[in-house]
Amino acid sequence: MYTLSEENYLKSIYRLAQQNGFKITPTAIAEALGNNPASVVDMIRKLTEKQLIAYDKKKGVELTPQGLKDAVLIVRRHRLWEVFLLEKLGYHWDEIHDIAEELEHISDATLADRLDKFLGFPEYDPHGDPIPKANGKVPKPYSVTLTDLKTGDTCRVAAVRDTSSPFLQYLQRLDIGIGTNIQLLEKIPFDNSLVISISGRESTTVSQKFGENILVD
Amino acid sequence: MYTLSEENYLKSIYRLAQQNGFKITPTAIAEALGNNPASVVDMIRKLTEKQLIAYDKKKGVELTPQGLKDAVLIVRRHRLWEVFLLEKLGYHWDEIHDIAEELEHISDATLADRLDKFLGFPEYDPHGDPIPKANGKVPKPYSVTLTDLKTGDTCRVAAVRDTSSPFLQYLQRLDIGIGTNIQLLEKIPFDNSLVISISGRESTTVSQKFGENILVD
DNA sequence: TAAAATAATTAGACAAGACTAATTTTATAA
DNA sequence: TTATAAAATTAGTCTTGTCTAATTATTTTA
Repeated sequence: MYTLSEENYLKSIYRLAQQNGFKITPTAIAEALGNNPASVVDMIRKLTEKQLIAYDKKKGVELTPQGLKDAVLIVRRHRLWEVFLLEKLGYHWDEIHDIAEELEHISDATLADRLDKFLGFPEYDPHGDPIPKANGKVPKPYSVTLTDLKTGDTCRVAAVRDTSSPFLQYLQRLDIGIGTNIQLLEKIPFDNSLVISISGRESTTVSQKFGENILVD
Repeated sequence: MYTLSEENYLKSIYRLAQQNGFKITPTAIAEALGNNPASVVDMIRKLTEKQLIAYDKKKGVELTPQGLKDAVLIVRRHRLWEVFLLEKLGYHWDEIHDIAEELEHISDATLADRLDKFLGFPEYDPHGDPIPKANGKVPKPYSVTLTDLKTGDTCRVAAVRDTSSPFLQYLQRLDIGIGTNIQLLEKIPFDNSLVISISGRESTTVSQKFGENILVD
């Protein structure tokens, strides 16, 4: 299909497009990938030539229909492999992201669909992200975060935005997982810290950054 | 761990060492990998510096203890993934080699062992090749080929040496798989073609090259 | 709106891993 | 044992994808 780098750029652009509705700039992509903006400019040129993205200084980077299709497939593979690693191989949810990052690039035509079937057509990956369907349809991801709640609101953790090990380990320590109930007790005006109650237990304070990475139902 | 190329060289060298007891030359490696001998010389230098191989013009290329360990792990992963693809995802045996060729490079510390456990610690892969154990021990591979038999001998197909799609599809056409019984009826002196009976059925003639790729019990 | 800061881009370099062409070694055969 | 063929090696090139440093655009902000 494409090179490893090309695939990673497509996926990054897709993720950025999903997360915020904002303009996707070379700098934003560079940050997401941990690359230098100069390198990103090169790759933007390459992917534009291949008609996978369109770049307009005003609008920023956008995926073309083909680019979107390819990006969705990569994300589909990533999330299916995550389910496999957790459910079949017994990994913990803070260990699977990086491995899936490698597995997602295996490019056999029928592999994703076979894996999907083998896993029983899961709807969500272990982090609560929706798994794109074989036909390319992507179930709407959750979009409300803990920081969007009003004081007193109660919610269920539906997904996590950050899937990195440090964040997931922190969640584990707080005994928060997909499905955990959380009540927002208070917002601290000074730094937007959140005072919450996890599963009805005594209150805990978490940062704004933390809250933005918890998607709720 | 290592780069994709380095891993492929290690694996190739290991396979060559297993197959024939002969000297492993740059040219032989080049042929195995479909590369130019000049490129191989470069990589021999690199792997020698990394102490993964030793190269002596007289003895040819040899794996060092570390190189052997690494190569065996790659082969282990390859063969485990082949079992997974066939048994769990329902691929046919002529489709799995190339996919496993990609999967074998996924480098998580516990992945191979978890996969091994998940698959029930298989002894052989779908082509009859022995799967190296977690401790690095490699069961002795089959070494007698169809061409080694004497006229009249009967045997059981234990493994195939070539695992490429064209060869396996040919086998499928002849209705030969692991476990199939074959009797050698005649050797044609002119070109060493073999006249055989498959599962007791009417005779078929196959080439010497074919016979060399069938390992028997 | 002019100055300062930030972002985007260009130019040039580099490492990995491949190649071709030319050369040197080694092996084979007359 | 010399001539020929084959193998190994060197030198130099290319592509991919990265980088740094310098330059040009574009935003902010005073």
